[in-house]
Amino acid sequence: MQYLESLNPPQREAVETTEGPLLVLAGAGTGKTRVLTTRLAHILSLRKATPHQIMAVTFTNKAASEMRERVSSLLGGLPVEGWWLGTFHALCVKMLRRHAKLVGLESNFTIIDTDDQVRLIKQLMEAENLDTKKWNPKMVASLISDYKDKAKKPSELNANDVGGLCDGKLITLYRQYQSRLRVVNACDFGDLLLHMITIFKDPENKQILDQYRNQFQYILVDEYQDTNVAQYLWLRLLAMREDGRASNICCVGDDDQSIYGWRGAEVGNILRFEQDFPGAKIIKLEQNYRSTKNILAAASHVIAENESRLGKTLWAEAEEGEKLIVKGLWDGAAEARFVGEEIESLHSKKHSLNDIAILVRAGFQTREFEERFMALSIPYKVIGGLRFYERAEIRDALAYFRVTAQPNDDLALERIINTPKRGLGASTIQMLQHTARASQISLYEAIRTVTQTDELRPKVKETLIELVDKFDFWRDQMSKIHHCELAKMILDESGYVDMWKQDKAPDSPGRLENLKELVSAMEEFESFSQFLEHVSLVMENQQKDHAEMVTIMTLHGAKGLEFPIVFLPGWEEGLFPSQRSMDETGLKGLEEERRLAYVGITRARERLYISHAANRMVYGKWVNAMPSRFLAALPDEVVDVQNEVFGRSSHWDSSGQNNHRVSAGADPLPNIVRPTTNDAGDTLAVGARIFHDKFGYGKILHIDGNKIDISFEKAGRKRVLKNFIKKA
DNA sequence: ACTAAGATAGTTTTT
DNA sequence: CTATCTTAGT
Repeated sequence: MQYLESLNPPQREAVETTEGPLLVLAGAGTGKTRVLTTRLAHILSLRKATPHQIMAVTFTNKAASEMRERVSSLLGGLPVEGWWLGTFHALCVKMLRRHAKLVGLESNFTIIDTDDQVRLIKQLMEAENLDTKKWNPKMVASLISDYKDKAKKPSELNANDVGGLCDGKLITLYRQYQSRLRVVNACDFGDLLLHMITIFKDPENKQILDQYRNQFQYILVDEYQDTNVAQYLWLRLLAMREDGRASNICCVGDDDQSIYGWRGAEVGNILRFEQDFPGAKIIKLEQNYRSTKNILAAASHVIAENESRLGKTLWAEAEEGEKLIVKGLWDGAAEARFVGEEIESLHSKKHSLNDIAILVRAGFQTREFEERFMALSIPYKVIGGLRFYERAEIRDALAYFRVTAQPNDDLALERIINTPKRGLGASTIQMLQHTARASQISLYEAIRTVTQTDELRPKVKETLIELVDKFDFWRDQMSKIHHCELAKMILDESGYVDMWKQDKAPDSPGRLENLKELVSAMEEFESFSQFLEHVSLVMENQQKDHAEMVTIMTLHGAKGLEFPIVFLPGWEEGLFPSQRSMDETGLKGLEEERRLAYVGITRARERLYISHAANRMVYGKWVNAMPSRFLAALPDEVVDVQNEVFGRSSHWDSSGQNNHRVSAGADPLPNIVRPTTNDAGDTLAVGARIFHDKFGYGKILHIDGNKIDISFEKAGRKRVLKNFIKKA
């Protein structure tokens, strides 16, 4: 049991407390994953349970596979087989395939994604004559998902819950959506949990719930702070015994890192743990093994401003380390330039680019850095963005596969019914959908029915018969030929590959490549349906690259990761904390933003740069921004403030204590920013976009009497007289 | 039925 | 600003 030796006392206690409910509050960098995996290995090596009797729930597939590897390596490299390890959704699918009949589904049901969801809802709204401009189908879809996250079925909602949404038809829509899903034998992500909860709650199915309760002797849940109500209820159903005692459930999480409230996560779940699971023990992991003292101090001071937290105090034996660099810059471009230069200098000092990460609040912020890095030839990778399975050609191909495997999959059929173009237009499709809805049958069945009549033009009828015949043929081949061969056959015979071959767009060769990659990815799976299941649950692309690169990603994407050097750009009011978060959920939103800041800071091991720009282009308009309030929380003694912005903002000044934080080199006096007016009457201010007859468009950098310094888009930096320019 | 020009809206994201 | 959707025209 040498694996216990390397743990600190609370870590060891968390591993050895195997019986009864346990909450492990693990601060950032305190060895959370290590405790989880060691605990699992411990239970297995003491033979307290067989793998089959263990359930381990993670939030991502990536976390699940990491856990699989780490546990087996702790046990001497032997793979652990037969345990229930996976995401909430993956575990629910496994269960639901067994009991699908109980909620009116066939066990080969399809799992639809957000895109399909929205399209289906839009159709239903149009059928109800709802104005899809007034009520955005996307919004309606997310409302329904929210109800599902809260484990609320249509029957459990009343008019008070939905108000006047969708002209009071929201509950009706939700109900129709569910019944339509049943007809097409499909589930959305929320349903996976909700259906299982429905099954578990029904006294008729008591023996099913009992069977699982008996089976899972040990339950482990990672990232508990990110669970939503439905996930919580599902867990509780499995983890509570009939006599009201909790079984051996161990939840690991950090309330300070709860950053998914906007998609239904309830911090309350972790805050309420002791009440929910009577007799629960709570162990706090507070020793940080990741960051320097300075970085930790910064993180602690930021998060300390939050009201609702359980309260942990991180400490470290590490060195103080370098001070954090807080840099104020003129605009987003200057910020990108600064980061680029700093990275070049770090790289020349033998820091690997792999050690460097840029963590942004929102996806669009990556662009400025990408442009700059391309200009400087700094290799970089953007994590996130559109994923492999989200590309149009991949989704189309998958839609073909889905209809082959499960003809009632309307959403998939609609997607490709006229791709490639077959002359099946909106009117034909509408007629088919109408028939399908009216007779409560799937689109595929509707096509079969309608093509037996003369309601359609002969040409259209012919095309439809040909199409369904092809699908029938492919379905027949499923049991006869290898699934990769079948995939190639489908893509070929459907004309889909030809469609891209004939497309002259510059990206079509790449799309054909992607299709090839898709087919080769199928090799790893045993069957067509197994592959489809994998794809619907695992949307991430697992391509590994060996080259040295800087990582650019969102703060959300960075949770659970660490880097020696971290850049946190865009710390400005409105951007971070995000205005929208604060507008939508007020203090709750602000606190979540602050946790996000905490997550960002604690990703850094050795060096941390935080930057903010005074001016930023937002949706094509220049806006000036104040430094983020989170900066004011950083203790003076751990930061080195370098402000390149001449006029310091009122917020920065108003925080009083920060007034002395201007680096020695800055000389703000000669650079007072004062707008001027030209003879044409245009107000000319620094940062304004202007036009010059000879040099074209540009931006005002500096005003010096009637002479103005301008950065022209084409001509570069020039000094011109104010009367030669006008406002753009 | 298809294409091209206008309108519109626009975090964070996994499953 | 730009990606996406809608509408009008052929």
